[in-house]
Amino acid sequence: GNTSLDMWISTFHSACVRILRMEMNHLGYSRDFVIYDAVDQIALIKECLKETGLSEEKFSPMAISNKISLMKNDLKEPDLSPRSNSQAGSNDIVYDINDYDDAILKIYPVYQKKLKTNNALDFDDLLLITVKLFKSKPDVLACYQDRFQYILVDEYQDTNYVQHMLINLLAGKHQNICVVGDEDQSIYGWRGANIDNILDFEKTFNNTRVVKLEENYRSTKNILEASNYVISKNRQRKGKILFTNNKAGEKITYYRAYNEIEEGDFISRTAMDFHQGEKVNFSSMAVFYRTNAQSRVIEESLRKSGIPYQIIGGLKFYDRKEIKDIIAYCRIIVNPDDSVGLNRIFNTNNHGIGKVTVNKINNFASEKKLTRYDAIKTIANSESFSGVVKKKIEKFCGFLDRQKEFAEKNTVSEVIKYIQAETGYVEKLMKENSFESSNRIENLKELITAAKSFEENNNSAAVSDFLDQAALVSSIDDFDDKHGLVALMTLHNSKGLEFPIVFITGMEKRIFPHIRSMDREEELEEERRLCYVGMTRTKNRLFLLNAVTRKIYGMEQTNPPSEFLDDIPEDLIEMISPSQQANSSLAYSHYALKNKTQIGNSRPRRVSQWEANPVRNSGKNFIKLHSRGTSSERLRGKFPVGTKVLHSTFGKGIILDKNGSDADEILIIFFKGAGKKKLKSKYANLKVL
DNA sequence: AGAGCGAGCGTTTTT
DNA sequence: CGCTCGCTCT
Repeated sequence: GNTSLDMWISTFHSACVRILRMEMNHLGYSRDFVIYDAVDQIALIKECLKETGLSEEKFSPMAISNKISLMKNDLKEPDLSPRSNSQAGSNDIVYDINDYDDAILKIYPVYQKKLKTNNALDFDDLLLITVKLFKSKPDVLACYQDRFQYILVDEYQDTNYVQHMLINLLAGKHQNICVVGDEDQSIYGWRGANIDNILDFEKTFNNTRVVKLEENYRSTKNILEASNYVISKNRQRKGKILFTNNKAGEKITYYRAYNEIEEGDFISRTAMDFHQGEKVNFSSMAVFYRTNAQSRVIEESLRKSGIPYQIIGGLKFYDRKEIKDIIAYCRIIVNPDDSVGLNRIFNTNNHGIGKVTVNKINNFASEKKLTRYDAIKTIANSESFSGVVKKKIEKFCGFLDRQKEFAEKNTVSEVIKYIQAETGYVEKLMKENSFESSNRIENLKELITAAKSFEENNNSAAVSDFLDQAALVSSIDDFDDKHGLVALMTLHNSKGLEFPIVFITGMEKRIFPHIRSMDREEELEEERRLCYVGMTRTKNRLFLLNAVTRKIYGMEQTNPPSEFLDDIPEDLIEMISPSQQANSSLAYSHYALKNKTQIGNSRPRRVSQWEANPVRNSGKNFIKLHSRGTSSERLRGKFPVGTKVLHSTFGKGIILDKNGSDADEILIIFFKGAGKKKLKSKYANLKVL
């Protein structure tokens, strides 16, 4: 037969979903489970906190979620046994309400129980439960061991304990296993990846053979040598030195900008030079940054210069509000017990079911120990509820039933179309008639397109299959190197890719290495590996950038250059700085600032909330309003479609009609109620929507 | 039920 | 800085 078609090529997570969809019934679970993403997990943990009486203020749901995740990655299941330090003579577990570990012990079992009630698995469960399945059902395991007689794992240095276990189990019988990895590229320690998996591989399996791949075919000698110097500072490594037969190439360029805006402008300028001068395609260039928050300024600069770009990662398509709202309906079709999804539907407020009613439903559900779905079903058929509420819920139930019925006879894309029409979601957005809402409508159309192409490419039209891929889609899956776009991404996302020209931004202490990794040696080493990964993505030209000052969360920071720069020998790197270009001043030289110790923050003067600043800009008369809490959310729906968005240096700018105003054009950043009044009195004939 | 407003905080990185 | 949550007023 044709063996290549039977091969599975996928991430750990997708493979596990595929297995669980087939075998889940062996574990007393339903096969119709839904997958909870990070947002759903947080929502569920908030419920758990409420239920266990722990306060959200003391225990951040995010931190709880991370800790539970790490435990699951270590195959640690919720422990219900009393703690050893509990009071003698008492059977109650004594919890210290200030202690995170105690909080986890309390919440983890509740969380896990809720997942089960909701018939939902979180990302970590996908792996954990597959391992549990294999451990408890030897016959099922045997079946898969024979199914996969040869196993290859890439990026093995990034596997965690569960994944390691999974591989051990699967390869246990035939022992045909090949793993590829590089301990110097281990960058996922924070999510439980364990370098020992690869370092101990020879001990784990018998008759292993190690093949060292030490020749690099990608980078120039200079770049490779500089990278070797950086990584050689790490103590936790076996130590290897890559070589290349490529030419020496250009030196690495180090540019120290005045601030983050100027840093972005240097990228635009240089990218444009390459494009126009050497006819380099934009898709040959990539910009890496440590944190997603850094991308905005770079985007703005590229947009200003008319350079096309794409962001890899960041806010994913399926994480957008409008998409998640529609997906929630799909989830309920597949699995009505998904209370997080149901709550989401209630919160979109399309059914006249608001907070009060939701509370009633939730109380009723927990009282009678029913799932949310069963609760509303019961209420719809019960006499003990008042007319209005009951009618609303009846209507809502009928609505869900109709969808379910429709889904039985139609494809996913049809189902999604149906949901969009039936909920009136799109119509509601059309009524808003704003820039934001038309954007959302576009996204909803795109969702239908995505579903259609899923049907074509995957030979499946099942709603649940579409949901799986939506939950597990990787951020680099949409990477496209064909359309001449500069690629922007975090350093983490850059792994496994390569580009002729690379810009690494924010090479400053507290940014990269990140402030939260600076005082722990182990974490600092991971940052250095991240730097190594970024540098070695480069084929020909590497640009390392940083800024003397940078605005983070509205606060001006002054950071010294990253220590990783110090690790690069001077003859491999060439520094230029704006001042040097302009007048050869060394004021901003890396070497002059290297030992500067002052790295304090300075809070910017808070501009009065109502202060209107008329400014001159390109000869036109603008009015700029500064405000706290700027939010596109609040602008949404206030401005008619067609209103031109002039520029976005400050977020979303909207130009209003010129009529009735002294100003040629008006740029409104944001205003609040009182500010609006003041503004109106100050500029009497200003047209404010 | 729903809009409006103020308070508060951050994701460091992702399947 | 910009986003989100929750409280309050209509």
